[in-house]
Amino acid sequence: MTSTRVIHQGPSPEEDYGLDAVAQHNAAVTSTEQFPVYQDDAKGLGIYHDGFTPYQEDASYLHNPPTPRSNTTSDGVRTRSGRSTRRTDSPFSNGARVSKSPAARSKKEKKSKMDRSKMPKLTAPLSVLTKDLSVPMKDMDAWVNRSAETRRQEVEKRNGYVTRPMNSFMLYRSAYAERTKAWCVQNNHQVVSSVSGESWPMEPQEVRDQFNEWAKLERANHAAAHPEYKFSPSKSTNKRRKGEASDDEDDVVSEADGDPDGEYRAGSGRSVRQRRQAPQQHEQIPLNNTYGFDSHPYYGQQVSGYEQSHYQYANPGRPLPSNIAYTAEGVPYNTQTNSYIQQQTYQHPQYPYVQDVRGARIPTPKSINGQQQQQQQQSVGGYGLPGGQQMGADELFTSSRTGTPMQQYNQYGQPIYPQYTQQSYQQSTPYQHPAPPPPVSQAYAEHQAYLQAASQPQVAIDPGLEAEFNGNSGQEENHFENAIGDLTAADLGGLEYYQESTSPDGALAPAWSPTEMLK
DNA sequence: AAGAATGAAAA
DNA sequence: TTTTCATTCTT
Repeated sequence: MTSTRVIHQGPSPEEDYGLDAVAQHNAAVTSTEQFPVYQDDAKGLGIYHDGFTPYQEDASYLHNPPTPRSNTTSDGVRTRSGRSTRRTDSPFSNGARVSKSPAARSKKEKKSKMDRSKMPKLTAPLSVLTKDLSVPMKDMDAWVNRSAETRRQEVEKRNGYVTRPMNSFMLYRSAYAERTKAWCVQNNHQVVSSVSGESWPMEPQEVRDQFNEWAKLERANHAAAHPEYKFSPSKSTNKRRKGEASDDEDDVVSEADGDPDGEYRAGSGRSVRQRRQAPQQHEQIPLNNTYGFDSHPYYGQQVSGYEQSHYQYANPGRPLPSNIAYTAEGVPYNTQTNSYIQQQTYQHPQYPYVQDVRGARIPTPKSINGQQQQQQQQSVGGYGLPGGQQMGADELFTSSRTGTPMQQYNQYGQPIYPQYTQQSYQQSTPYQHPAPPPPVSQAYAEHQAYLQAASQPQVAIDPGLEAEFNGNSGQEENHFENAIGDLTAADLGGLEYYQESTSPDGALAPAWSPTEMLK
């Protein structure tokens, strides 16, 4: 059970990466095969599949021309855009996402008109790729805990229309939107969507669980704020959007079109849908997130104020490798001082958008470079541990899912909590020199190629960035090398050398103070 | 105004 | 099973 290789035997490659133009693009640009995909202990360094990994198919699809027609098979899940997604079921996932609607593709092959050559091929989820960007992440705790009052204000702003609560993915996308834009050089939000969509299934189950919890919170708080709300989509393909709630004459449809349920949404496509609810003033405090791990350690221990580590995202629930641990009750304490970190009751700040960076663009590459360049590789959590295959926690896997449990444990069941405790992080060898550096040049070249390709058609990039672009000292180099840095760190053999709280960037991205961002 | 994404909920 | 709609903002 030492080497967890492939297992994957289900979906033939053709259905995996159906019409992935990115693949072809990348194939044309450079051989992706040599790309240091960190997976499956490829280097014999004890790095096993950790949940981020792009998957075996990633390497194989190049050789196998797509046959877009074919449908999903045993375990192939493909997105609406035709991309394939991995099965992210971790045995730990309470998600209980039993069977994803099997007959996905039926009629309309939704052909995406997007030119995906402008899209980077993700080799890791955004939580990894962007972890070192100084672009702040949206404070989702604060967001989903917006007070009912705030929510009603939003409704008023929308002219009385109550929008749906965001689902987990929407939350995810919004959480990473700015970072995604920084990472990709594109500023197009469609790219953000695409990239997010590609990243989402790559995210470790813990991360997605986190966003699911947030989505649940969002729904609950939404319901609390708008008790009478009920989702009632319009039947007609009436694209009416945004602000307007009622009073639209030009509205089509309704009973005139022989609409069966005329009264369902009488007059306007969406006006009647939501009756305005009485402004009940019994302001209910939003549900506090008492979900196990979703509270953010950095509320308790402030790091730089807003820059949250990837680890906390990718590994919610696990003790921080550095010096933060949690009691059974979830109370964070410092393992080095043996003192409790200030209890994080985190009553939502008065204002929701703690880190909502709206107009923010990419921070000056200079500052990014200056700071991040120095940083040692702070390994990202989640990599498998050396010899970490003996998951003796079979009891934990009782959540029988149809399928082949054993294999899945091996390949995806990496986050073994027992193993992630103490032993691995703290007391493992402080710092051994990394093994020979990964083939950065190739990776770098590939990404450079991507960047070039991206900039070919039109340079819709911040002017200030373009200089860096040509001068190669931009952040694109940076974030990419950071991605490689993950690898390097992983190459240490599972050494989780994390300096979260000791990050030297006390003045990290000074221009990015949340307050300023809100302007 | 279209569109890029996933998921919840309704038809 | 299929459709709508949450978000966002460039094109």
